[in-house]
Amino acid sequence: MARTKDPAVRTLLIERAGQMLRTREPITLRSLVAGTGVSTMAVYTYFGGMDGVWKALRQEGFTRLAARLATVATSADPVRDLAALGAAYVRNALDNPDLYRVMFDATFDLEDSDAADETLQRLVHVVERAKGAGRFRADVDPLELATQSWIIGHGLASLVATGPLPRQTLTNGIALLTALFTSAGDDPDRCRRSVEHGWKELPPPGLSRGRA
Amino acid sequence: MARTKDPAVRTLLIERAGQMLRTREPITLRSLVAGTGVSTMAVYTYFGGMDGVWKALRQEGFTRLAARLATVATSADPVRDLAALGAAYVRNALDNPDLYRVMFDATFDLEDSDAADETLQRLVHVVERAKGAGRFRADVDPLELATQSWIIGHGLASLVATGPLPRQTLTNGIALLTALFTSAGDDPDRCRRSVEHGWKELPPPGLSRGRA
DNA sequence: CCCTAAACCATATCAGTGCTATGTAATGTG
DNA sequence: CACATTACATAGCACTGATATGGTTTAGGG
Repeated sequence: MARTKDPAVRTLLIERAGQMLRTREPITLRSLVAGTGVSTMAVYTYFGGMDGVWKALRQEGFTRLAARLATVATSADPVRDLAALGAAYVRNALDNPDLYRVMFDATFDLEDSDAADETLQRLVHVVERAKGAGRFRADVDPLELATQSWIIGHGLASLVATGPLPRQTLTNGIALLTALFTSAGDDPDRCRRSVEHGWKELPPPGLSRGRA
Repeated sequence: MARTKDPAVRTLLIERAGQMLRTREPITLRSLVAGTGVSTMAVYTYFGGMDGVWKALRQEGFTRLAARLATVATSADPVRDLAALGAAYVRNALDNPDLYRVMFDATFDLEDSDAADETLQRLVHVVERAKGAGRFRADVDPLELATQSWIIGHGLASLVATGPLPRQTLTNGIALLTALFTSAGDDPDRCRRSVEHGWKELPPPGLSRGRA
């Protein structure tokens, strides 16, 4: 009946937007389409406006986060896996600080909440596995403990990747997660070893990008 | 030598900006001065531009936070006081969610970092007091533990006040802080009681503003 | 095969944004 | 009192996101 939208244009634009975010160029309607050959109107047919671009960018952020979490292999030690997920979460925020910011910037709409819930479920599942392995007490609520892990991960990621804390502060993740998992019933020494093992997923301090 | 600035204009404008933030009106150069009788140029003589307005707004946020933390009385139980500070921190974010957002929104400049450091020092001091009272092990680094408390407080405040988590999630603060302080050497039962006592500073769930 | 209806999209234009240049009025100091 | 210096009002700048309009392209039914 009519022409069909070319989905490649959509991915082209959000990819370009992501790169502009990384290079800290201001993303405006005109600067976004400049050089791509597409017209400003395309932004409206594909995204309904700049708001739609930002929303798509937020979804891209959650997609990238999910992909990063997916790289965390499942091992025989669920507590290690939990720490590894936390490390992967923080690492994703460190690698895409601006994208991470827009993810939690605007007021959450349902779409974003769903994406966030999905990553949370990933944590819940591993907590359940740890419970099954007898590492946590029977009375721990998996959703609750997963949420608490998320709070730690987000606090850390937010204050370091887009906030005032220097990068070496990230090692606090070990102490925080160890304290949390120990309070959930895990043996302190064993817990610390598991968390330290899982936290190795984090990149070395390397060239520090935080402030002194 | 010349006309002198009226400092009242400055406070008038940032107060108005704060209110516009609360009512979620977009803060633009013209809408900010509309109705105040002052001209758009006043924004430039007093703030140097809209960036200056946002910077002043951020400082206002830290000022308000410091004022809130100052209302936390010092008791004989430093662990309680620590939890009370955490609760006050979260409560401030809940009462001024948009202000809290702008505080950590833009890239941190030195001024903001100083303001943030000041609130952190408040925590460090109480941790030292707890160490002196024998509640924490001698080998805990006060700055480290204070930072970890901040990470928890910020994660909680950020995810609840300006994020996807519902308000009742705030009770997780008790478990998180108890886990942390216990791992620092405090007696588990005593710690829980202290934290629960201090956390009472938080307002009751009341009319929930989070999502279900 | 073609021809019509629908969708895509280029152009021009709009109101609104932050900001600045220019001229004027006010004021504290010498 | 005179004047240098500052505050400020006006008008205008380049830019923003958004839309109205109509031309162009494409898909699918006759």
